Amino acid sequence: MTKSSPLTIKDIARNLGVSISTVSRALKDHPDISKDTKHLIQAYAKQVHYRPNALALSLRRQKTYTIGLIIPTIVHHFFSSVISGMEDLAYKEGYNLIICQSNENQVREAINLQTLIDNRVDGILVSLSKTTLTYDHFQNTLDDGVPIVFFDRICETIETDKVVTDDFEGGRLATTHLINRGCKNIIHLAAPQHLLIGKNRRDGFCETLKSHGIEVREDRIIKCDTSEEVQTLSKHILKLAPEIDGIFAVNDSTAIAAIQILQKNGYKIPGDIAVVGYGDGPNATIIQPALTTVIQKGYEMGRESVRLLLQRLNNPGVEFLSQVKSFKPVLKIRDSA
Amino acid sequence: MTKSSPLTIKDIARNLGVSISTVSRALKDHPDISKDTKHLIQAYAKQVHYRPNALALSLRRQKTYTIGLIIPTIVHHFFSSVISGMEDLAYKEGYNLIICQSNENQVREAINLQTLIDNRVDGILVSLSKTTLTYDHFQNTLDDGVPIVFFDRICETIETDKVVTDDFEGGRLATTHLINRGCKNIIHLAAPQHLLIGKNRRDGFCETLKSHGIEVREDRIIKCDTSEEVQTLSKHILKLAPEIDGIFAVNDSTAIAAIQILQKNGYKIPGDIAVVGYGDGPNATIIQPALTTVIQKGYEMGRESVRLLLQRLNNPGVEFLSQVKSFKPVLKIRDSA
DNA sequence: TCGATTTTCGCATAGCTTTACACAAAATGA
DNA sequence: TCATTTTGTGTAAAGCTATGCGAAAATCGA
Repeated sequence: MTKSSPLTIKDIARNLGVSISTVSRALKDHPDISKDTKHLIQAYAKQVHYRPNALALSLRRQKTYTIGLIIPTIVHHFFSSVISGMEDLAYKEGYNLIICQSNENQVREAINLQTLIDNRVDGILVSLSKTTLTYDHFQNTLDDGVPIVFFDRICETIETDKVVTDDFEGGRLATTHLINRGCKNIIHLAAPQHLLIGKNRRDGFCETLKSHGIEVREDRIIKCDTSEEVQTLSKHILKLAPEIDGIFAVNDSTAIAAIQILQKNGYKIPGDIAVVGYGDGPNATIIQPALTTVIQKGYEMGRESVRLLLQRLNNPGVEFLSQVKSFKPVLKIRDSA
Repeated sequence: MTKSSPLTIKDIARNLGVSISTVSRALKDHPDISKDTKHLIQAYAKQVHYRPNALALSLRRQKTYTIGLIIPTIVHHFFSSVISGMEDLAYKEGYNLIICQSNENQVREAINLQTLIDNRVDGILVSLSKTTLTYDHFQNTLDDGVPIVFFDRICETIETDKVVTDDFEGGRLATTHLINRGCKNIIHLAAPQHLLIGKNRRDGFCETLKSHGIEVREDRIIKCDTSEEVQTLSKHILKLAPEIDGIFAVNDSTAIAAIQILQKNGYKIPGDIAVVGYGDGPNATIIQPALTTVIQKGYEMGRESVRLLLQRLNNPGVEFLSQVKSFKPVLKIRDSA
């Protein structure tokens, strides 16, 4: 019921009959303060559970020990894992994380960015929303001296640190596996092509087909990267189904949705059609047959993103070259292909 | 390359040759300022992209427009959904959300709480970690006048707003369904009993057995609430398997893990053993047979939690009675039971 | 022309902390 | 005993914004 606003060094100073600065110094063990006063003040502060006001500290120090995160969505296992990796390292290094969801919406993303800047975060981690087509706002904040690290869905044209999976290689691994299995008519369920991850996975797919002497047919590359979209496009997919023997899906959930639709319509997986996903979330081992998929190390990517950011934050003034950390994907072979 | 620290009203004042307070008032359309000066200042501020410093604002106003969230983990679909619900409403009402994961660790939870308080969040949303056994820190912050809303994993002994699923009813629904299906030997894979959700679901289970004249056997209630724990306890579960015909699992992932272990050992689901889960995440429709489960409305619960909190934040000084908002669970019948 | 009113704006303070600088008292040295 | 150093503490400004109050300027009326 006290409902008292939290007490400040000012209160302590008044109650103890010393000056504010003496309290401040005593609490941080400054050598100027005599042992007696120090003990007195520290003991009292402890007794009344004094805690410094982080807002005032940040304002004073011009540093918040806070990192901003802009992420398309939280409800995906990959992104959740990324966040966990980020939070663990940030926490260990004394930083807090402010998480903003863009919900795949460019406008919201821009607002999130502004909010983070208004709150003077020390640095920003970004994975682009699907609808983001311009990048000026990011370039501007970078120019203003706020470090940004892009991860997973990165921006090619901006010069800064980036953390990615080698998605071209991932596409290659998946496609090679399908071809080695004997697939000759493979479709690719692709992400939007302005997303670099979409483009790279697709390029890995196409190049691998070519290098195996298989014709790349545009009608076998379908923009379809959510399970909802699989529902919408189910007729189209089923129309193609009779003439194909393999699917490379840009993520696990589309792969799984495709498997379910195909199975419901009498196709055997992998007998009739082999399916490879991307991501290796927990769903991959729940679907029957267990999903062959490309492993994407979300947790590690999150940690690495924070590591790169902290490297800059902890060495202010030092000029770093932009780094691109690329995680090598690994194909996890299960039963679906 | 400017790397200039963001500019302040002070800078504007200097550049325009007016006082700081004039700038401040002009920017917020205060009637004291003449039209001319107002236009001049507003135009200039716009031109140089002036944005007020949120830290200074918060310090001045003694209000941050920020809500703290302490959540056990983010990587679970239910919790991710809760967060989305919270964020959408908070965002709409002009509040920001700071998300902290306790990782099911009481110590971390307490630290998170302290961090949020240090940063002077206006209110706090909490779902308890599994290892939390004492609640003093929450009571203290409540006494200090910081509103708290508990959701899902609530604390019974603290008088404040709470948002829950009626878990007793959920347990009853699941168990009734199994009994109606003809199950007579049902085991319950339970959450820790100091968690109210664990206790309530179990009580719903036990009461329903009793009311149907079925003996409640302690050896058929197993503390097991993660898929990892199912692995660990698989021998034990398989030993019980021959004599049971139903399982009520405290959440979907344990239900699914149990199904997979049983199927691998030759049991037919639901033929030999019927299984009911809890939560209705996306996994529920991926497993074969599709999981019968209790629907838990994460998104709505998140929204409601924020709504209750905002009700207090937006009416400072007004005394509210503590509310407990209980969502009625619904049984989603699919194929596993 | 002068006093009264109104308009327009600045000073100072508050919100909380840190820290350079100044100052006083005590201790040391000659 | 006086000058000098050491020791301990306080004052004030800075970091950024908002605002009560007071002051200057402009307007108006007589």
